[in-house]
Amino acid sequence: MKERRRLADHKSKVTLSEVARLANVSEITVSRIMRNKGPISEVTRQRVMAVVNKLGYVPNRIAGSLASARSNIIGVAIPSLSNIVFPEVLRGIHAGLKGTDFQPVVGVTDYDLDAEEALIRSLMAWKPAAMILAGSDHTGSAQQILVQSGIRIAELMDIDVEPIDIAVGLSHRSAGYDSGRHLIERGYRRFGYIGHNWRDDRRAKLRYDGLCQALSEAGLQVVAHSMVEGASSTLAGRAMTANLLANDPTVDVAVYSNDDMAIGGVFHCLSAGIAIRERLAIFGFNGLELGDALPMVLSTMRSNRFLIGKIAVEKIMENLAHRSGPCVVDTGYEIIAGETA
Amino acid sequence: MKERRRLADHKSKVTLSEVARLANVSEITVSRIMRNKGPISEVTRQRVMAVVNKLGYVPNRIAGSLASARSNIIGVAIPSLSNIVFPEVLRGIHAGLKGTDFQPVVGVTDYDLDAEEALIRSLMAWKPAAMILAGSDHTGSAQQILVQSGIRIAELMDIDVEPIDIAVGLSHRSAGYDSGRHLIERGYRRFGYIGHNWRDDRRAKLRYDGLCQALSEAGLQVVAHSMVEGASSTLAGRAMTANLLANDPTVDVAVYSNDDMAIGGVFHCLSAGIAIRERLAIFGFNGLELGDALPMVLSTMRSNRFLIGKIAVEKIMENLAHRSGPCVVDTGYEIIAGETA
DNA sequence: CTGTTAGCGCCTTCAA
DNA sequence: TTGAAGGCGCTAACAG
Repeated sequence: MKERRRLADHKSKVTLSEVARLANVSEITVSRIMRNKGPISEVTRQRVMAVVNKLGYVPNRIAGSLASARSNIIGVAIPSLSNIVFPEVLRGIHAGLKGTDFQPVVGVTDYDLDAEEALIRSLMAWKPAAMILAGSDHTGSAQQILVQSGIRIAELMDIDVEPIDIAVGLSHRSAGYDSGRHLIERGYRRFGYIGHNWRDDRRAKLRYDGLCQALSEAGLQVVAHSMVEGASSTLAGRAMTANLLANDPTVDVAVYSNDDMAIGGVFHCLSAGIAIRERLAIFGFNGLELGDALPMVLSTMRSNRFLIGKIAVEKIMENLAHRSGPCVVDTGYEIIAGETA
Repeated sequence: MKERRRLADHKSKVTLSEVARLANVSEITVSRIMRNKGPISEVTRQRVMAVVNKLGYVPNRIAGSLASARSNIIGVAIPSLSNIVFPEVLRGIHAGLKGTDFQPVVGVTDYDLDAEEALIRSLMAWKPAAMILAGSDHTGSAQQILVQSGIRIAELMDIDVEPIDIAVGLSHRSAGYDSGRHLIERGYRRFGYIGHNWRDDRRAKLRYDGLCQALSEAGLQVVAHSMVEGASSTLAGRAMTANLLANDPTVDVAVYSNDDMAIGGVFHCLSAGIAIRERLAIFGFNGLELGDALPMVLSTMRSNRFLIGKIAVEKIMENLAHRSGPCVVDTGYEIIAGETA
């Protein structure tokens, strides 16, 4: 049987004990050297490393994790890779993890809570050192698994609800509110709203609610809406802008669910010869780099996506072992005055 | 000691043997049920599943992988998350993996081959079932590790060189060549080139080479260049377009290293009042959705990033166990005539 | 500074 | 259809 085994994996597997044997030391010594842990004499280290290099030994983390009951995996569950904000959050996560030897394992939920639950189960099976999730909406079971796991949990983007452990993000409600205040101050009165699917993008809805509250406090309201069914996109923003103006030509400012949509609005105006700001002001959300490169700098609100990912990791690393009671980090937002509103 | 141990992990760990004990079966029976493998009577299954659910048992994949000497991990190494093409490739990978229980573990190399080597080592330590890499440039050691691992290796984006195992992508050289042919046919003669860092983005260089060859065959050449130091961006494209026209006002068409840059060119022309196509034609590469939403549809070349990721996974899954000799999949490209050239 | 002893939680193989 | 025995490759907890 042994023979059969050996035949199957033609690559002679080099293991710790193999290295130990050839270096005339015990396994644990090699183990310590590979992990830079414990006191090791320089001579032994060099002798062992020589063997390691000769054999091309790569420690098996699976075995290591099993033995030490901890893995260097960070589970990450995001709703989508299509929406540019999530790759940016991922960038932040990778940036925060740089230099550590933690590996993010990323899964995508497609904005589906049941899919998220399945993903969380699947990630948990790797006994991750921590989990990073987008949003704070989870199924009951998912919530329970997360709470009971005892590991650090960071819920990103949103700080409008109490987190399981760590929340990093901004208050979308108050971002929406402040957008409204800003635009009212600039003299706009006839508000249009151009949005996309609220069921998936709950944060867009929160911003809308905040906007409405600001308007309402000023005795105003959103007088026209144009919503697309699916995800946000520049093309959708373009079409919906045409739609909005057709439905209500009196609108003097359009607030968009995000920059993708708003940039579509800019493009519509540019190609239809509509004077941006004079005839229709445009206001987005996110502060994408692209907005800055447009013929007219987009008026929008900066949400710090990269920072959100990075800080989440930093918070987790502050104390990987224990939760320290709910902790909320507000990464804030910032109005970019721009030239379109 | 046992006592201390138990105190440390306050969460009573539910393991296979725990479930087995409570269900009055052996561990292996539970194991078989969890993996849907081997013949199990329906009665036993239900009894066991009841316990599994009551305890919230989640199999430990680390232990499972160690015992079975295989993991369901797919290692992925990409150069960057900033360049939109890689998240799109990732989307394809996730799409291809959907429904399987493989988990991608993604690392970022920042276009650094040594960083890639380190990443490959680190991913290999998880004994992945396969590896997906961007590009076919690797350090010698990395190349060796990959070859010797014996697992399926997919090298994406580029099919201009012989792969280790599987290559999925397009010939950037011939894409560049065909761009040149296309633009010559449309009557352009004074070519400008606007690009970014070739050291990092070797594929952009290949396209440039192809372009030059097409021009050369027609007795033409690139008469002016504007290159930025860093990564591609719309802002850089904008600046470089102004630069190019200042340096050589006779240029009648600008070929860009990619769509990000080209869109910057469109924006420059729009805000400087330069007639696109009449005065300066603009041609990009990638076929980003955004190009389609511009006031004038961007003339460019579609590279099928999503497809590249998806097909790579499909190829890998065709036969996870064995390499079948170098295999190249050409996902092709397609000229989008557009309105800017 | 180095080694010994015992597992980690699961799966493979063989036997019933 | 089920089970028993043994081990995957590594590391924790001690002891020298």
